[in-house]
Amino acid sequence: MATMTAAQKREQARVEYDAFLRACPTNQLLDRLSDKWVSLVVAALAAGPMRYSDLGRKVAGVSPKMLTQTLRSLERDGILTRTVTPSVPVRVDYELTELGSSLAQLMIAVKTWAETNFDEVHTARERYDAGQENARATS
Amino acid sequence: MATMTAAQKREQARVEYDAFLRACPTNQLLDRLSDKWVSLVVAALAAGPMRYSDLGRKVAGVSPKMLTQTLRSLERDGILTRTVTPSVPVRVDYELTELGSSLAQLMIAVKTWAETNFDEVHTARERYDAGQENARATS
DNA sequence: CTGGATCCTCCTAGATACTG
DNA sequence: CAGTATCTAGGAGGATCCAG
Repeated sequence: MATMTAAQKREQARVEYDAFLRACPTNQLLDRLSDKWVSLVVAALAAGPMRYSDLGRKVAGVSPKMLTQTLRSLERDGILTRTVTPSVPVRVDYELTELGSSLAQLMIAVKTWAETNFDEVHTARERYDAGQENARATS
Repeated sequence: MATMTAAQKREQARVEYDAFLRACPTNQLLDRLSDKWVSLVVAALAAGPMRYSDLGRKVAGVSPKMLTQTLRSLERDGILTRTVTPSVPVRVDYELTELGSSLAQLMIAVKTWAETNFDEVHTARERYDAGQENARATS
């Protein structure tokens, strides 16, 4: 039993930590917001309402599964609305809510930052990589 | 051979798609930016320079491995600088660059959005979950 | 103190196939 | 058209030990 103490302590700490994180609102949303597909979908919908398959094409690379999963979570969070039109081939439209639009502004800002500063980041990377090579050669 | 055609087509499409993504600057940065630890570290450093262990405590929940990994990638991208002071216990300080500071503004904006709109999101979630329950009961 | 290296374990994205 | 169900490989990330 004495040998279990350390492991037990760690396990308990982990559980408590998880509980702490779950209780932290910012962390909950930050996790959701830092999802790759979330930002892409929200950015895509910023241009206007879209159908499921339109999104699938516009987002490019997303599997049906991830697209559905992302859309469901965003709908749940009140970021977008899902409208089913029961025509002959079913038609489903997705549209940002007002809340979603405000979020889209942020996403676009991030996207713009990425586009604006890509050159600088790229240069920094090459400089860093060159430095690493030198360091390896010198050692 | 004819039976391979479909698989080959798919494989080729995948490779081309990968190449496309790699060539897309925005996507490259978006992946990096949507990393959980990146946003937390950048937000933490927005308050000012910090030592390695300070960051470990402030970020809370990050393992040494992930902290180092995150810091290296951010250093490589020119988001922050790493300064080693060769004293008796080594001391390493991390500080945002100008580029990093501009990014931090965005991160803080997102964080602020999350804090501001958490109630609304939370309400939307409960409404959605209640609707799901009803749907299940009715079916 | 600040990591590097290694192993190992989940988790989940994505491919595939099927349905209303 | 708009999903759902199932399976699996790969990688992210934690634990642990070691070094400068």
